[in-house]
Amino acid sequence: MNFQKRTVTCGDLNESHIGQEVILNGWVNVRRDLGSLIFFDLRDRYGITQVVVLPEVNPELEEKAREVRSEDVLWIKGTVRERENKNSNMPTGNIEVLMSEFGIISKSKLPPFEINSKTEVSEELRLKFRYLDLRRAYLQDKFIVRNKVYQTTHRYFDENKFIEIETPVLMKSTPEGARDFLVPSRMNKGKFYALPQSPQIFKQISMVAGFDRYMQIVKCFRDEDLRADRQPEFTQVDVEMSFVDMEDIISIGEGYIKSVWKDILGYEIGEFTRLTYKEAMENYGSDKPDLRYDLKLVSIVDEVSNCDFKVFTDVVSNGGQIAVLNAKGCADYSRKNIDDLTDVAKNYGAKGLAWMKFTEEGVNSPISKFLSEEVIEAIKTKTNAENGDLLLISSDGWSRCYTILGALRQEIAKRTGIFESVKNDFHFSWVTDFPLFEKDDETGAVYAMHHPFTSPNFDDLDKLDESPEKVRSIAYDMVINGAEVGGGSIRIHDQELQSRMFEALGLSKEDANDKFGFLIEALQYGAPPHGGIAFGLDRLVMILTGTENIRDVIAFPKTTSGLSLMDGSPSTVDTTQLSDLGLNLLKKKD
RNA sequence: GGGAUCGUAGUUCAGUUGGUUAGAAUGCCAGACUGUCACUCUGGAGGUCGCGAGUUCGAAUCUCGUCGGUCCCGCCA
Repeated sequence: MNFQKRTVTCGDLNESHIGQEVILNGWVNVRRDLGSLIFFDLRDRYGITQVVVLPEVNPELEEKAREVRSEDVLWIKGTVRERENKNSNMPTGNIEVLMSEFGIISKSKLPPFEINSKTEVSEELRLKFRYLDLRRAYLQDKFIVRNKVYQTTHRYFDENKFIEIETPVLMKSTPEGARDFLVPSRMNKGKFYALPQSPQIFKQISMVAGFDRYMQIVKCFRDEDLRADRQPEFTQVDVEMSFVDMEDIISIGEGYIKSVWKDILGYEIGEFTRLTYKEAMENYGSDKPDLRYDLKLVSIVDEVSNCDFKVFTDVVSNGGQIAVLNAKGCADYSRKNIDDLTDVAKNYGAKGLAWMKFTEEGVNSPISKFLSEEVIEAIKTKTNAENGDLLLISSDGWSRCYTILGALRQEIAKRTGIFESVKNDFHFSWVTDFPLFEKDDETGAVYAMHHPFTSPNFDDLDKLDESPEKVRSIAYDMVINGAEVGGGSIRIHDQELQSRMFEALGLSKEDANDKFGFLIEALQYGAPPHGGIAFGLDRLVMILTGTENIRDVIAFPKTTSGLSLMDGSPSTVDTTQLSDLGLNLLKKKD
């Protein structure tokens, strides 16, 4: 062994240890060489301790200590003593270790960036040298929180009689939903496994098996384009329960999140807000609204349906929606400000953005010449507008109209300082009554919004065949601060209803059997009523640690283009590996 | 698939209208320094201006392509 093992860590020591001989192991955070007097700060994950080298102790030690550089790994033996000059900015600032003996366990090359510096380093470099970035406290703290979430999760679900069951990572590809990551089979050439987008089918089957309450902290994989809050592999807290209705699952879900917030932040969550999908969209322009601030949207269809402005009346007669966001106190916005807002709207598919300013001088709007005074007054009344306010008006199909205003709502909250004022708040809510189906605008085809095993709302069963788009589902999302952190549904356990569902989706019996035959088969052997929910663990940790970036809470993440800069994956493989698998690469198209 | 933005010493950045030897801070190296804690002081080294073409007498600067980072739309049952 080339080192002496530590007796304490770098965060342990305080005045009560003065006089004791200790051994520390750790990395050199910084060296301050004052000539014959040398200080090191030695770092490990528990903290930082100052070590001092005095020439009167041992001149040879002094000489050797001069070779020490940042990020070298050392063992240090010495005596704890009170500092001559205390540093109140450090937890261990009242003591130091007077070095009597030490060794360099491992020299470090000059790091590509300074570990202990506060200057921001490009993410590209930090990802390439991820192990160095992970040495920094701001990232380590997030993984300490993440670990606490694991522990609370296991404790909470265990206390509530859930059983953790591991489901396969190699499973059957299902063409529904996100793109699968595929894994070729060597023993069965030409055939492929898929990595799970979620263990959905297996957890339902475990209900058929009678496990009654299942949970798992599980990796999921989706081969889709990435975002600040999306990685190709991510972690779910997956949950399924038997003999339950929606309220049972909501209750377990709330209890879980309450435990997490209490254990990690010491925060007592009160009530969860409940709103339907329709309410969420029409009031806030999002199915995952940020309810930390109000800023509601208002429909003005009734006010303008008989006006002379053709743009509005056309939208109304086509069954579209016209709605308004009142940007309080923004009437002083310049041409440029409004152009910026228009760009935000266009990014979400708007053709343009109508606006209306109310000032002491009256109304100012590019569309006021098309509207009578009565209509303008009616709009002003409906939107509670006062002088000094700016109205942003969207007219489009129902969904797009509200989505655009929802984006503007966030933008206005940021620009007016509302967002900043609520950044330390939490707001917890459930969004329920999602539509069962989603229509593809181009093809007109109908898809399951959640997945094809989601139960329709029993009150809407009569609409299933003739007007499926009006059917609500028993599906629910948990939303915290405008982020979807969990979602689930009650599943169909009735074979006849499942057949009607496949029919509505345009899936033949053969297709359905080919895709999900094993689940359909399983559900025929005594399926209990069941349902569940899955929480996005990464997003929970993001909110708990206050970061906007999912890469901050995943130890070894990918870039936005799906590359791992540290290990260089994905990579090409040897042709013998390919031929073992019976694979040939297509030539690239030019 | 589309849009926006960025890429210049190890790092973070500046670099004017295309014009002489591409700068600063920090880090690094050397020397000095016995109470520092962003130590201080003196000196020094350090550049494929992401890469490749093009325009030009002349390109870090303009054009095209390409690679890579970030953010957004589409996509993500």
